[in-house]
This record gives sequence, C-alpha cells and structure tokens, in this order.
Amino acid sequence: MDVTAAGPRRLTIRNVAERAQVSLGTVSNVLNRPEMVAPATRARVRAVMDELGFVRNTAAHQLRMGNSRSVSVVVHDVSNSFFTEAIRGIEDVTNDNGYVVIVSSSDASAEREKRCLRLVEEQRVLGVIITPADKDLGHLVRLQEHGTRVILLDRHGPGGGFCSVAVDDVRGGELAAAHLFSQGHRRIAMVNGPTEIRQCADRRRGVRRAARRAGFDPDTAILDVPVAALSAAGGQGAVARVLAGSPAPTGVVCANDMAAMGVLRGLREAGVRVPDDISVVGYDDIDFAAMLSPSLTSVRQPKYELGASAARLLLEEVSDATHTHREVRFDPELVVRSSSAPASDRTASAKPDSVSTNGTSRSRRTGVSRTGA
Amino acid sequence: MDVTAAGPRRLTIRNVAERAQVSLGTVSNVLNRPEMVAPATRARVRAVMDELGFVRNTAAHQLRMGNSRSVSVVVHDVSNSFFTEAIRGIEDVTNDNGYVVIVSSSDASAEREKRCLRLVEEQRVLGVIITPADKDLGHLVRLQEHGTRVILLDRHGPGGGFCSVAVDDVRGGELAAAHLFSQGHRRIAMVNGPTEIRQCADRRRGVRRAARRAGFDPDTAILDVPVAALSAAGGQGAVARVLAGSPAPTGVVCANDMAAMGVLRGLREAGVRVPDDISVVGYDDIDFAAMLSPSLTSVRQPKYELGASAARLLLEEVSDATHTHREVRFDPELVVRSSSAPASDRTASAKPDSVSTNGTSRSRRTGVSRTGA
DNA sequence: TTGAAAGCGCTAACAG
DNA sequence: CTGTTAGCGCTTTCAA
Repeated sequence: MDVTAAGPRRLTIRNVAERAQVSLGTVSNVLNRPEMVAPATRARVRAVMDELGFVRNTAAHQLRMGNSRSVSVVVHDVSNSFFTEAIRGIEDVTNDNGYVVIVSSSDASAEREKRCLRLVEEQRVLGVIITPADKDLGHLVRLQEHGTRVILLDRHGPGGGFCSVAVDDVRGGELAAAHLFSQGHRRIAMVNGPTEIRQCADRRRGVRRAARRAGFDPDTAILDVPVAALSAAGGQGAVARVLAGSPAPTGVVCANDMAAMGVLRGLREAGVRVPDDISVVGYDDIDFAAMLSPSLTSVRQPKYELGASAARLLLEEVSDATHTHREVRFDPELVVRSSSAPASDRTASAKPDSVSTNGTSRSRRTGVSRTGA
Repeated sequence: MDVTAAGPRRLTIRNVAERAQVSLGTVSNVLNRPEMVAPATRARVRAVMDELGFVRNTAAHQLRMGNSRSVSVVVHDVSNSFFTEAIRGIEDVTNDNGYVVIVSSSDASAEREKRCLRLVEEQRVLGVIITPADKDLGHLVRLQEHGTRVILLDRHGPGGGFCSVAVDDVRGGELAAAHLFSQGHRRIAMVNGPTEIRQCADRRRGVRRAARRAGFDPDTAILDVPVAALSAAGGQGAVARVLAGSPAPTGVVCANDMAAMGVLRGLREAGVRVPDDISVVGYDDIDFAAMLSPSLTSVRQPKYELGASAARLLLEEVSDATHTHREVRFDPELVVRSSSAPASDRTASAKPDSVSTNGTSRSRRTGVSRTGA
C-alpha cells in the first residue's frame, strides 16, 4: 500500500551500468567526461538514467573528490531582511555553479555560532560566508587553517586574513547628512544606536564627516541623540530630545528606518510637520520606507549584490590558486523622497514622491582595496 | 606564508586513532556509542580530537549510513518574509537534531523548482519541505517514491500523498470580515488579488462566509474590488472603486498588508478618515502594520510555527515507522489595532493602539485532520 | 574507446 | 572492552 515507507533502495551507477549493458567506469564517464564516450553509448546510458530516474549520490562523489557541492552561510538571523536578501544573492550565484546553500542563524551568540560552524564543518562545505557574532575571529582563522574557506559578510577583514564584503557605513552616514546640509540645514540631530555596534559608530563618523566637509564644526552642527535600541519605540522616544535641542535642529538623520518611523510618528504627535518644519532621513530603505507618509528619504544598501559578491569571492578563492585575500566594499545610495526638503522651505511640500538621487546603477561597486597576504 | 592555501590534508579518524594509540573502531565507537568505550580511553580519544580539531566527515558518514544530516527547503523566494520566518522555524527544530538546512528559491517557476530538486536529491537530504511552484505534484510523488520524504508547506496535501502544514486562509478571511460585521458594519469591500491564487480565493470565501454567518447575503454585503497585484500601488488604485460603491462600504478587508497600506494612503488622499469614516483591515501582520498611522488591524499567520511544525512532521515521518500522512492546519489570529472601529462611531478615535484580540497563544494549532494512507 | 580495480573516511559486525 | 575488516557509491588510473 504505502510505497513511501523507507524508500526503495536508491539507484546507483551500478544499476544504470547493468541496465545499459556497460561497465561502471563508462557510466561515470558519461557523468563526468561525456566527450570520452562514444555518442551511441552515451545516449543509451543517458536514456537509462532518465528512465530509472537516477541521481548521482553526492556523498560518494564528495568522499571521493574531497570537497562538497555546498556553501554555508552563517548570519545573525536568517529571517532578518538584510541577510535574507544577501542570502538570495548568494544562492543565485552558487546555484548557477551547482552548489547548494546551507543557512544557519547564530542569533549573534558566539556559542550558537560555534555550534553552527561545527555542523557546517562536518559537511565539508566549500566555504562559509559569515557575519561573525564574535569580535574575536580566532576560531575562523582556525577553521580556515583546517581547510574551510571563510568569507566575511558585512564586516571588514582585519589584516587581510580573509576575503570580505561590506558596505561603507561611513559613506552612508555621510550621504544622509550631506543631503541635509546641501539643502541648507545647519544643525541636525542624529538618532543613533550604541556606538559599540560598528555600524552605528561608522554611520556617526560619516555624519560628522559630512558636517566637516560642509564647513561646520561637527560638535555644534550635530546633536547626538543616542537610543538604546534602533526600534520604532526608540525613535519615538528620541523625539523629545531632538526637539529640546538648542539651537533646534531642522533635520534628523536616523541610523535605521525603524527608528525613523518612530521619529516620524513622534513628530506627528508633537504637531511638528515633516518635511515643512523638520526633515527626516532614514537608513536601510526597507520596503515600507516608500509607503510611509511622508515617504521616507533613506540610505539604501546593496544587500543582494553584497551576497552575490561574497559568493563570487568564495568561488574565486576556490578556483584561483594565485588568489589573494581582499575586501570588496560597496557604496550605499541615497534615495530621496518627501520626508526631506530644503531648510528654508516652509510651504506645504508639492514635491513628488520617490525621486531617486540619480539614474546610475543601484549597487555600484566602488572600491576594491587590496590587503594582506 | 599563506597557511590557507588548499588547506592541509583534512584529519580523519585514522589520525586520531594513531595519536591516541587506539584502533579505528574505538574512535568510531567514542563517536557513535561512547558508552561502549572505557571511560579512560574515551577521555583520551576525546582529548586528542579536541587537540587536533577533528571534525567527522559527513560525506563518509552519510555514504555509510545511507542518509544525510540535512533537510531541504524549497520555497518561492527565500527573501520573502513569509518564508523567511518559516525557514527560521525549520532551522530551529532541525538544528536541535543535528540537521542542517539547505534552502533554495524556485521563483514560483516549475522549471527552476525542478533544478532545485535535482540538486537537493543529489544531496540525499532527509526530506524536502516545499511550497510547490507547480499545480501538478507528480514530480513530488516520484521524488518520494525514490526515497526523499516530502512535506508540503502552505499547501494542502491532496489525497493524503504527503504530510502538509498550512494556515487556514478561509478562516483568516472570515476573521477579518467577522470583526467588521461584529462592529456594526453592514457593507464591506474586499480588495483582493486574482482568485486563481489559492490564498486569494480562500480568503474571499472566508469573507463571504462571515457575511452569511452575520445574517447577510454575501452578494449584497460584500463589494468585490479585484486588483491585479496585491501591492501598495494596487491598493491605492482600488480606493476609487471602493468609494464609488453603492451603497458605500464602511469597511474594507484587504487580502494583504501591502494592499492595505495602499488603501490607507489612497483614503487619506481622498480625505476619508480611518477609522472614523471607514475601517480598514489588512492581512499578514507584517512588522510595519503596527507602525502605520493609524496602526493597522490585521490577520496574523503563525509563520514561524508553520515552519517548525513542518520540520517536526518530517522528523516524525523519518523516525516513526507507523507514520501516516496528515495535514496540520493552523488558525490565523486577528490583531485589532486602530484602523478599525465600530461603524456608528463617528468620534475621533480614543482607542489605544495594539490591543490584541485575546490572550491566548499566538499560534494555536486547531485542527489536525487525518487524511489518506 | 571500454572494463577492472583501488580506494576516499566512516560504521558496524564480528573476533579476540 | 578493543581491534580487524568489509563495504557504502563514486572517480580514476591503468590495461585491454
């Protein structure tokens, strides 16, 4: 009745060989070097494979060849949209090369990360693309020494021990703030998370750099408004401090869009109009940024490209013997919408929504800095 | 200089055996049946493993044992938040059992799906948890016959050929509409996608059922407002048709939150107040539903639980010889926020945000209907 | 061009 | 309790 139970013995190349009246070696050859097999034989073998529904057993292949057809991705949380899009990028480039993607979430815990890496090391994956949970990269060095290639995702490779891909958060912060300064704002608040988080520290540095480049003293042009968590609640709670600033800021840069949403809401409740009274810029350009009212000006990161690029780096590291570790850094892009406007503009905004800064590609790779080795 | 290159020959249990002065078999035993090994020997072997950094080669293990330590997930798009959370659920339960998760995106294309499944079949995964791209499940039947277990995700198992997990979309539609009817609304619009999509058809059925149960004729109580795509733009474009309805609806049920966001925006532009003039209910309860103004009443699906449950089903199918295919169906939950209010309530809403319907668990499994086999 | 045979690293059955 | 051994399915010389 139940055909499913335990599954009928899986097919092997031996079965195929018998059925096709050839030897094992021949079947293997049509699989791996088809050009070495006489067309007629090849066709017959192929026909038998299709007929039987034969699928090569990767375990045996892998055991023989020494490496598997899989790459591993270890990120903080596979359900976080930043990683999720990067994973899609990884998947698209690795699948094209016959590799399969194994994902795991470390929950940013060094403990869990170690467990994931063990599981993954057992699989003898080609390599692992990882956003490390731990500041200390020692275990990754060891992993690499044991033969698992490591690519850092959204993290800079210190001293060139690894290849890495990252987006330039300093530049992102700078873009956001420079946009406001160029619109005539002279004092802006920055709603930021803890600067222990690299991204937060970098974005802040960028904001300050923008101030400097616009000819202002960062210490007076920038009002730091730190929040414990970059959430909507955090952003909303920051509004009072923004408005209490003296002199009052006419623009706010938020370190992510969730916080920006909170700020928008807080501002509305306080009766402050955006962008008429104050401009708001977010960071991440999440799907819904465009849907808010007013629609949110934000900094977009090339997440998909980040992942695709990491995968390419891994593939390259495998195939190219002369490979040398390097970092690929991407520039974020500012997407201007209606939450930001010139500082002097006190009329109700007649500005259209969703105007992109420029027409260039959404994810341009800017710098390839060579390091190490 | 470069220790990394090509990686030093990988460690095997033979290396461990030599170093620990025991035989291969003993090392294997401490790995698989530690209780059979004398404590002293066991400790020594373990020490050597740690010292050397030995990690068991899954390929060999797998070749010997016949099955791998991995499960596969094939969904339309791994970067879609619905799947993303389900994947996290799958990951959490499978990881606990030492399995690793392989993800692939089919882009809802039967073509790509086939490719994914081939890749995955080569891996001899324990089983595949899949949201089929194709109406025709023939290839999945064949896959199962060849020994790869199959669990359907967000799809009902026709005739019981598979285990499946799904959330009851009819019930979801009913929840949304019943909420409005219970608030005194007597005519509501439904902004829905093409009913060729199973989810859309089901949600519509639920809405109509709610009307019937509230004592109305669905054909007059429900105004169908179909849109080509359940996007924000689609929702916004539907507003004119909603407002043109006669008699005018006092409530709108949207088949997803993106459409609801569009409706909200369109309504605001038309000068119609929510919920004062008209109530709006969404579907999916995406992260940002709570952040909108007004915050959006929506139907939440237990995505994480859906995935976790699928994984459990798979594990059970593997371990339990007497296993019989079945469907686990989850009930969605209505989350009431401030975009919906009683039909007669024409005062500015003083209703607090984020009031959940009830205090019960967020993802209660309601029905386990046995089918087939 | 095709066939035979030797392992890849591990597990499990069996003998010491 | 420990050691020896025969494969799991596949790739790849090497000989025919």
